[in-house]
Amino acid sequence: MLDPNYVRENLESVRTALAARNFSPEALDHFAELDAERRRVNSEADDVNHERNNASKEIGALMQAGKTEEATAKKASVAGLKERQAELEKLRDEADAAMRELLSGLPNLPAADVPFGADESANVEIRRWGTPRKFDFEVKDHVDLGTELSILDLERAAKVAGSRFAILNGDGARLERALINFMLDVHTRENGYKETQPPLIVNRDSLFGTGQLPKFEEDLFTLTDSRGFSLIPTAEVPVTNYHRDEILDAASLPMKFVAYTPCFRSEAGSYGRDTRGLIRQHQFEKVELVKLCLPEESEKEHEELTANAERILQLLGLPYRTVVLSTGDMGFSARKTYDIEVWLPSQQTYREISSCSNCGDFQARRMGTRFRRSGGGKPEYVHTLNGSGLAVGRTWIAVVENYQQADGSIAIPDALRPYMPGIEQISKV
RNA sequence: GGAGAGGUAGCCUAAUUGGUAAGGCAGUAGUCUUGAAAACUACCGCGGGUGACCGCUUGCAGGUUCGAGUCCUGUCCUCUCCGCCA
Repeated sequence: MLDPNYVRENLESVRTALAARNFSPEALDHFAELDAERRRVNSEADDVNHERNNASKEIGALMQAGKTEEATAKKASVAGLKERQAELEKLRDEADAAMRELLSGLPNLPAADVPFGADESANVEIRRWGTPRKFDFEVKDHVDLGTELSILDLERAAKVAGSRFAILNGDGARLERALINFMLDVHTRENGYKETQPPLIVNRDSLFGTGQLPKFEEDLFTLTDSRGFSLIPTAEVPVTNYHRDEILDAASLPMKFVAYTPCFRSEAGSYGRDTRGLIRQHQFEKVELVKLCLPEESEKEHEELTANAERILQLLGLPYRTVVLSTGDMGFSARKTYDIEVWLPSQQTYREISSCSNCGDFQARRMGTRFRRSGGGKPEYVHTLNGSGLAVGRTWIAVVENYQQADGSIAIPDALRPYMPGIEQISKV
């Protein structure tokens, strides 16, 4: 959520920023009048409240003094206040709701150093690590490799659940589990994150807080239960909302959480994209990194979080590149995002395996997550960051494809050996 | 699922037949001190205002009332017991 005071004072630059994000700047056409109306109605309602409070206090004093007749007269004189107050409160609620509706639909503003552009073609590569391996045989993709090794069964997954689901078997399931444990261990032991295991179902307030609602309802799996529950599309939702509606001590920042969870996405609107294999599923495993930090430290923390995610690929020996997303390619809540893309030999290209975003105070304002500096003063909004560390299913793909051997078996990367004792490669059984 | 008890600011605890949230701890600043502690003074839920001040706040949402922590209805959460269950 954008700061209404900021929007009021920077209306034109906000308009420009929205256009850069492919959002219609016309959403702001009614901001000024709506804002003025809201403040006018609010102060008027305050005035009537004041009047009413004073009258009630006087009546109370008269009653205690035993002057019941004067109290009764006073009561009669304030009889009309109640209706006026009800009217004004109704107006105020409507004005507040209208402003909230307007603001809650606006995306975050891009940071100043985000490249301007309409879509992913304007993303800028900022670094590259590792060298794609040269194969002296014809490479297969993870679907062929996995199916032939009987570690991946997409056909039966389609029967049991539907399309965009997968079943991992044997050493394939083992590899997935090894990756999860490996990632959690690196982030908790080396990178200083606190492991947390959140609910996989969240309420609507949490989804509003991180920005999935109100605009992206169709991306979610929502339960028919009357409580408005949804399956989490990412652990970012339950973990970032952990301190919703709280005022934190500045000394407790930064907070660094790592969570492994399954994620559920309806992928409505992505028909025809990435339909083959494990790339885009309705259910996938992810290890997520989340930070809450001081505003002045979020850029530094963002760089560090991205490096923490990259570290996993380095340890696994998987070539990757890191790009900064353009204004047109960023997600709703982000002010700056780095995508980490891993090399996939079958596609001869780099594919997204992690997205690391600095959300500034955008989510914190929606969630009401604030902190107080030592020495007192007004509470301020924290900055929130999140990033995949990493998407486990896509890491599985990258390992299988990059470590494939001429006979169709998969070598296990050194870093994973402790997690798959006794298994040096996955071969046909 | 059934029965009961509860929810007051970061924590703990009050509030006459309804009369407008008292106090303690922790915390921050200051006085004193070589320094610290202790003691003392001030601040110490949220928002707005340069300010005197104003509005909001007893889990949440309604209702009754001039006035609700208190009375009524609904709802969420926690705890205890029973049932069920991994």
